[in-house]
Amino acid sequence: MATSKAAGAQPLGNDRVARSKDAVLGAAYAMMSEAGLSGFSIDAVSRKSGVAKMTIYRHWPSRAALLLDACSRMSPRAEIPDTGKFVGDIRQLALLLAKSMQTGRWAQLLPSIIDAAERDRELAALHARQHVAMTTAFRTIIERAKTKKQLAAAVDTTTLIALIMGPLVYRRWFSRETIDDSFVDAIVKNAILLAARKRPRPA
Amino acid sequence: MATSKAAGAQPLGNDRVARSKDAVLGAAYAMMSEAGLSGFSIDAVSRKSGVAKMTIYRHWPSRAALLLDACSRMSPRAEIPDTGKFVGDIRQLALLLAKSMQTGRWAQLLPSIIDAAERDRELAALHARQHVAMTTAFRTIIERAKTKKQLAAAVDTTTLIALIMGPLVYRRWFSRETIDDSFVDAIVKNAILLAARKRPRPA
DNA sequence: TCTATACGATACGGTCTCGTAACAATTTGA
DNA sequence: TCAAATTGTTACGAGACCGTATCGTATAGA
Repeated sequence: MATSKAAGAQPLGNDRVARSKDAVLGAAYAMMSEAGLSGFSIDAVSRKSGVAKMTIYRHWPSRAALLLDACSRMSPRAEIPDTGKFVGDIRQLALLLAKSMQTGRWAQLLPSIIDAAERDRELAALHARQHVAMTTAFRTIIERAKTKKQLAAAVDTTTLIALIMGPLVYRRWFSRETIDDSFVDAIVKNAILLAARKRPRPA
Repeated sequence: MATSKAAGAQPLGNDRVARSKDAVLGAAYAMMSEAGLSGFSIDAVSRKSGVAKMTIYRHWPSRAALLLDACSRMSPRAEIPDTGKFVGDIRQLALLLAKSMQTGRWAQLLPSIIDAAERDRELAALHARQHVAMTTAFRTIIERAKTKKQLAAAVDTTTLIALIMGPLVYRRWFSRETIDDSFVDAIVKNAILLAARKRPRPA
């Protein structure tokens, strides 16, 4: 007669485990965005979270495992606007993304991930997934506009995304200039021009 | 009659010093682009270069000093094309940059610098200098076209640079897609739209 | 209440790193 | 050839980190 707790194969003490895990993941994510991936260590996470190091190693087999797990908390996915007009949607999404880039914690962490992805396969895969999550809103808007015939089906989706994401990314992490609304307007208008033109006076 | 080497107030044994320094800087730069800034250590540079650790500390006061010095070797500055036409210049420069991004070693090192610049003031300053060197070719071409009246003086230079550099940067380090010539053509044409339009049929 | 489970505290061995030190060997310029 | 400068070798102390181990304690469920 198993006195089991009905459904769920959880061994026992599930709440405690969940609390510990949350504390660890929270501290780990905070550490990473502050000190970068290289400044991330189990010892420091243990100190900051108040969770004993042994407990951490009871839930994650290694530093790399916790690192990947905590990185997955980084969620730069935006809500998908729906203004009815294609240009309005793109513009609003770009504005949201621009603001998030300049205020969100993930924006401080992302360079570390990109750097590590240059040499680490697992982090490269993680970054690829995050990139998909990051651009899926754009992809949705663009595909929707194509079905609504607001946008020519021949327009290449990834190119259009690059035309909008690119300048934002560039300003945030490369030129380090502030991104104001007029800049966002400029790049959106421009990208739409490319998408909408038949042949804009070949002078 | 001093058989001295005329000019130069170098104390002595200058060649030896130069050789040691070169070996160290070379090994340091190689290490950084392979392992990233966090994988860079004096001990490893000493082993790889064959130069004793003590000698390294005789020429650089600390790890950070050598790191900065070696980083300064990163030279992503391109030659300035001069085809006579503005669009041709921009296109050629963008193609050069795109190729360099996908083959050069500096392209593997840059994410590390950007990541560190997010938290370190000195590296942020270094990155700013490198960014200037990286974009100065664009700036030159654009200003030249303005004086030649090939380009309206009202066009914002930094915005135009962002429109071209942005998508390249985005594809190299964020989406990690390969950059082919047609993509470069697309973004150049798109950026030129901004520069050339009076009012392109407001449909 | 009682027992299995999870947790905390502490410590350990091993590795790596920084920066310093002392001493011997080598190269350089005269 | 000879003295000064530079470099190589080896070692050290301090600190950080990883991953493991031990032991005592607190919690959850029956």
